This record gives sequence, structure tokens and C-alpha cells, in this order.
Amino acid sequence: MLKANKSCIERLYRYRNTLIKLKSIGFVKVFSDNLADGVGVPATQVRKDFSIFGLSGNKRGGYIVDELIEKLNHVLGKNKPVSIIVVGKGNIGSALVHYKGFEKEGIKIVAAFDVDPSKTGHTDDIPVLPTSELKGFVKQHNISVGIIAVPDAAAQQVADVMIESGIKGILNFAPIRLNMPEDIIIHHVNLELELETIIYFVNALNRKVKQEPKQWIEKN
Amino acid sequence: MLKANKSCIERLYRYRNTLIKLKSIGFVKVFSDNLADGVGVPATQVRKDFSIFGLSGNKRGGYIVDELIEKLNHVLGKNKPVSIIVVGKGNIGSALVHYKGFEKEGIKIVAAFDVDPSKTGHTDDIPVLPTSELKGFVKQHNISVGIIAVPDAAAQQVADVMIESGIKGILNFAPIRLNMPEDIIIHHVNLELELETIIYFVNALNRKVKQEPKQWIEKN
DNA sequence: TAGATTGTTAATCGATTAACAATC
DNA sequence: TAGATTGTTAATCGATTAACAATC
Repeated sequence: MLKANKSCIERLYRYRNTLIKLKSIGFVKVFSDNLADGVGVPATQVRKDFSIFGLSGNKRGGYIVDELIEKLNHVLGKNKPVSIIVVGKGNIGSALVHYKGFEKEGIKIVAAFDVDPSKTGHTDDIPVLPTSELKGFVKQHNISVGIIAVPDAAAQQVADVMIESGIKGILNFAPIRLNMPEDIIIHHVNLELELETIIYFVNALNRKVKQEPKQWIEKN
Repeated sequence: MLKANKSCIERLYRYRNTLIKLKSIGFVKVFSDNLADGVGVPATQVRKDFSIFGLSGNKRGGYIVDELIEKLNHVLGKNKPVSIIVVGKGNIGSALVHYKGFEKEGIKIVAAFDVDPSKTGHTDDIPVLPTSELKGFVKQHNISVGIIAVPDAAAQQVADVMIESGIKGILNFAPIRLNMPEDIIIHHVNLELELETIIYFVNALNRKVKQEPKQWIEKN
């Protein structure tokens, strides 16, 4: 496959989102400049990204919206829905189960898992099963993506079971590093780290304003 | 200030986390190699990061754990707790309010806000106020960081009010681009995008295995 | 001292951006 | 045609990594 990194794939999804909005406004064709404005990148980035995936338009004529969406759907595998699971039915896990944003992207959480028997059951619209049933469920339903939303101390163990079960991609909310085989795709959402870095830069900004009030004000 | 990007700051926090763990095991001094192993980066990266912030050790002697933690605390502003707010008391907002991971990092959510009167009140341990009171609250308590956890359609408006109120840093969970003055620090957590990219790479991996079964197996 | 580790300068690498020829 | 836009090659930029002198 080609040299497409995470950022590049994210941009493709954003181009697609922009295209869908533009289509809903009535656009029939777009130029790389339009997509660039919509996503906030240079037009040359758009064309570069497209060229990596052989997404071509018409010299001088831009791109046909419908065709481009269709091609992006194909590249991004958006034509068929994907079933995923969540392990951990605490604060984060519960929020994800009820989160409305996934379904419209064709992502369906089909089951949650928790070790706490008081949390398991079928009261929600999706079942909450004991974690001991994780492996069987994943194999039976051929799940390949799962979310880890358990306490730090349990995360590695859960990850191990997931991988044993055949899961290939993991979104991990536990703020620790997990040991994984190289061929497993893992992304981390580290909420405290996100906040901490924001706080750092806000503080840095404050220090800067205080230290160099003159230049700072001129520059802004 | 120096050329420290988000990744670099994140690594500093990770070094600090590793140091705290090593200290709890009884380490008194560490080498850049130890920190590198703990965080999963090359040792040269560790020393480079430190040099940017003037964090020095002893040639041949490594770094004194306590001193290094203290210096990192100073650089990262971890010596005083930070109060933040959350706007939107839906799934995500509620999960964040109850999330246990912030407090140990000195981050305290002091209030949540929602437009829905049925969600406001003081039943939780932190107050949920009407969004109309956001500006007053932020000014009164001098809050500089806030989280956006409202539906997409409301996110830009909430961001505008936050900035008017004096907030300088925002963590945004709404999967849309927000227009901001340049001096506002904004980070995005886009959950659907995280899952979508994982799904993409998992699919890409599957295709690869199917297309080049021989080389693939050899390589792994 | 000899060996090990730091701190920094230089090289590499990958991604972004600019330039521009192709062409509709 | 002339002008505008694509697609690609080359240049730039920033971050990571390697090399190595300094030194404890």
C-alpha cells in the first residue's frame, strides 16, 4: 500500500465530510480550492492526497461531487457498516455506548463488556455482557475493532484478550502504554494528556504576554 | 519561547509519569535510557527534549529522580491545581464530570453547563448551571480552560461565548472545525474520526494480507 | 584511568508546500 | 485561444535520529 499516514487518512475523511455538506447545498462539482477551504489545508495538499490514491479530477473542470464521494467511500471502506465492541461500562464506556455520532458514520457498537455483574444485562438497547464472554462473542461475530474503556490496571489484560480473540484495531482510553504485536492498529485517546497540554500552552502564552507585553501586542 | 510542539510537551508529561512510577519503585537516579524505555522513544529523543528546556543531568551520572520531577513540574506548571469547566452535560460531558483521571493530575472540573433546564442543578458533586451563566462564572472564577461537549450545531456558539468570557484553551469533542482567534489553544477529540482511521488501517491490513499472502507471512 | 553517559551538532527522514508543465 | 485548474516533481520545513566530543 502507499505512503498514507494517519493524518492523510483523516484528511480524506474530512474531504468526504465537506463534500457531503457541499452536495447538500447543491454543489455538483468542486475545485481543490473549495475542499481546501472546507478542511483548512492548502489546495496543493488536497491534490497531493488525492494523487496518492489515484483520485483524479478534470483538468480545469475540478471534480464531480457525486463521483468523488463515491471514490472516497470506496477508498475509505465507507460502503459497508462496521460492528465494534466496547470493554468497560464505566463513565467513558457508557458515554460511548450512547454516543450518537457513530451510527451516521456506519459504526455500530453491538455489545459492551464489564467484569462487574451489577453492570451486565440487557437493559440498554445493546447488551452488556460479562468480560468472560468477550472472546466467544468476538469470534462468533467476527469483530475486528474494539474500544478499551477500563481502569488503567485492567487495560493490558483486556488488550491481550482482545488480540487473542482476533481483534485487529483498538481505540484505547486508558492513559497507559500497551504492549502489542506490531500488526495491531492501536490509537490512544488520553484525556488528561490533552488537557495537560492545553494547560501548558495556555500558561506559556500567559508567560509570554507578561514577559514581552510590547512585542506581543504589536504582533497581535 | 522555544520550539516545543505538542508532541514534545506530551513526551515531557510521559517522562514525568515514568519518573513518578520509578520513584515509587525506589529509583533515586535514572539514565536517559530508562526514561526512553518507559516512554517508548529513543534515548536521544529524551536528551534532546530535556536540552530544549535546559533540563540537565550529570555526565555519566544520569539524573536525580526527585530533582528531575521537580524541574518537570516547574516546566509543565504542575505545581498548582487548575480549575476547568465543561459545557454540555450529555453523554460525554457527564462522563468527563465523573471521570476519575483528572483529579490526580491536579485538574478539577468545577462546574458544568447545559441549556436544558432538566439537566441543571446541584445533585452531582459539582454544580450544573444554565449556559446563560457561563460568562459570569468564567469571569468570576478566572477560568482559562474549558471543554466543549455539546451537539455539533451548538459548538461554534459555545466556543464564541467561551472566548468572550476570557477562556484561552479549549478541548473540543464536537466533530467540526471551529473558527477561533489565533491565540486560542484548541485541541480536538474526534471520536468518530479515531474509529474511522482505525477501521481504515485494519481494512488496509486485511487487503494486504489477501493480496500478498506470501510476503506478508514471511515478513511477520 | 577507562568506560559510560550526557548534551549538542550534523544527517536523515517524512511530510508539507511551492513551482510549474500539462491540458481542458 | 486564453485562462484556469489539475497532477506531479522539486524545494522547503520541521522533527527525529545518529554521531560524537565533552566529561564525570
